[in-house]
Amino acid sequence: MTKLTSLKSEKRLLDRRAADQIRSHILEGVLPAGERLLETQLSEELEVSRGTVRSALAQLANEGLVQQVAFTRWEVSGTSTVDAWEIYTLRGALEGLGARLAAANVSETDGMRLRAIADDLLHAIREGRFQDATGIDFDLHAAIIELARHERLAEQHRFIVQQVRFHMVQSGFLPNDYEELIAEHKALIEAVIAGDADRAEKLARNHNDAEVKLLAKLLKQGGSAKPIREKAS
Amino acid sequence: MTKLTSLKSEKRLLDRRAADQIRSHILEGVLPAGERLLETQLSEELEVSRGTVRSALAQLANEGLVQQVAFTRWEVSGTSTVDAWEIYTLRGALEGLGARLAAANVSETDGMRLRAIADDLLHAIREGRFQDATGIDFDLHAAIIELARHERLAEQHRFIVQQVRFHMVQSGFLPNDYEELIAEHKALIEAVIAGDADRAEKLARNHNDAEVKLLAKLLKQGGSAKPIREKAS
DNA sequence: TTTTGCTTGATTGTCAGCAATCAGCAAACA
DNA sequence: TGTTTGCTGATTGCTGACAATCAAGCAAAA
Repeated sequence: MTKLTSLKSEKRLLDRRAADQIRSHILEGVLPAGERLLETQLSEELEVSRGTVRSALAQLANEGLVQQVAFTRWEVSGTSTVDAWEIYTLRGALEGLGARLAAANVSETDGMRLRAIADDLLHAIREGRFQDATGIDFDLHAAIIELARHERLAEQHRFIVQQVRFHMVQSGFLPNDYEELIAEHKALIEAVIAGDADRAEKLARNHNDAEVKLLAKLLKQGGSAKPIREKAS
Repeated sequence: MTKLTSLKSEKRLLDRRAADQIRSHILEGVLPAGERLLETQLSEELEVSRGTVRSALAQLANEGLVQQVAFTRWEVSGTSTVDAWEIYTLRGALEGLGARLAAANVSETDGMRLRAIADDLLHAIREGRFQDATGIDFDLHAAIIELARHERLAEQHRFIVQQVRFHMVQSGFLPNDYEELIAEHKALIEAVIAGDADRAEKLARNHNDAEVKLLAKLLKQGGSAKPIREKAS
């Protein structure tokens, strides 16, 4: 008899699965910013009741992907330049902490794992598979965070990375210097492996600085805080 | 005519208000860790339907105050030493970022406001009103975060501070050296007012270090990860 | 022409009831 | 006597229907 696996993962609550579906539609850009979401329509498409859809939307609102105008409407959130600046600065702080803790915990096998992922990333870029590269990039950062053995940090990180993806989809934001990206990753994981907490933290934080500075500059000159859609106050 | 204020704040949705009530009961220690929460009982006490209670509990679960065992029960979460370590390390990272940004934004009047709050704190401690002092302490940190003009950071900070309160209620955790507390605050706000971002960040992060070190030590020797209540995996 | 008040259709907020699931206990069995 | 199996009461998950609210359009008044 083959080993049995828990059914619990299958038996995810209906509202969670509804949220999963809507979330992936949003993150794939099928539902653009500002798109109105009707509870009845979603409930018909997903073949669940409105209450269940409602619960799903509430979750997505917590994740910042959707916003609610009470008694009136749900809509897909828009990410402005200000939002992007917030997302990247927060990411820097979280990954800084993560890298610091990871450097304190790292083992031999962990180090090999990190190098392997970095290698994957290198190949993806060299072969021009930039879509894959983006995913592997996120994986690498997630792997470092995992080493921190910090559940809350990991959760916040998943959350903020999701917002990064969200922003990238909406704005078409992409890295513009892949060689530098590779070099930065290399330096970061070597610092982690070497157990140099201070350096690892610093590198992790600097890793977002290019984007942050660009965004800060845009904010100063442009001033158009919410180009995509006005946020309800 | 006096300035009119939006009625929207009054017209909070029922589930939010239900969450508010349950939340304050938890944060005041009326509902201790591990306490079972029955949907029907809560719905009777709050005089709302079970669905509304359910929505409220889902919110509190997102905030980490409550946890759900699917198909079985809701219960008040317990905070272990590991949890406390996570909370304080995260707080350090967030307040570090906040202090750094605040130092870059601070104005004359902001500085006066900070000094006024610090003064309140000093008086509360000198007069032995330690309950008040704790509240003012939180206010001071929140005021610094507010200067960062960073909506997401502010939200995460509210969230983590709430967890700090939660842990303090459950464990009876209290500052043990109020003089040092005052000195640290003084140094921090002066660094912010001086616009010294590096120093402000460093001081904000060090501010939690005493607790973090104590907790790390407890973890190493004790090893009892979850003294209050086992977390569902 | 602009403002005000009303009506209406659509949408969200809330409720009460049915279905699915679980923990605990008692009977049956070895 | 210890273990398994089936039942039962209790509790959560989900649904459909009703109530509250809103925006939009139109007509009457200013």
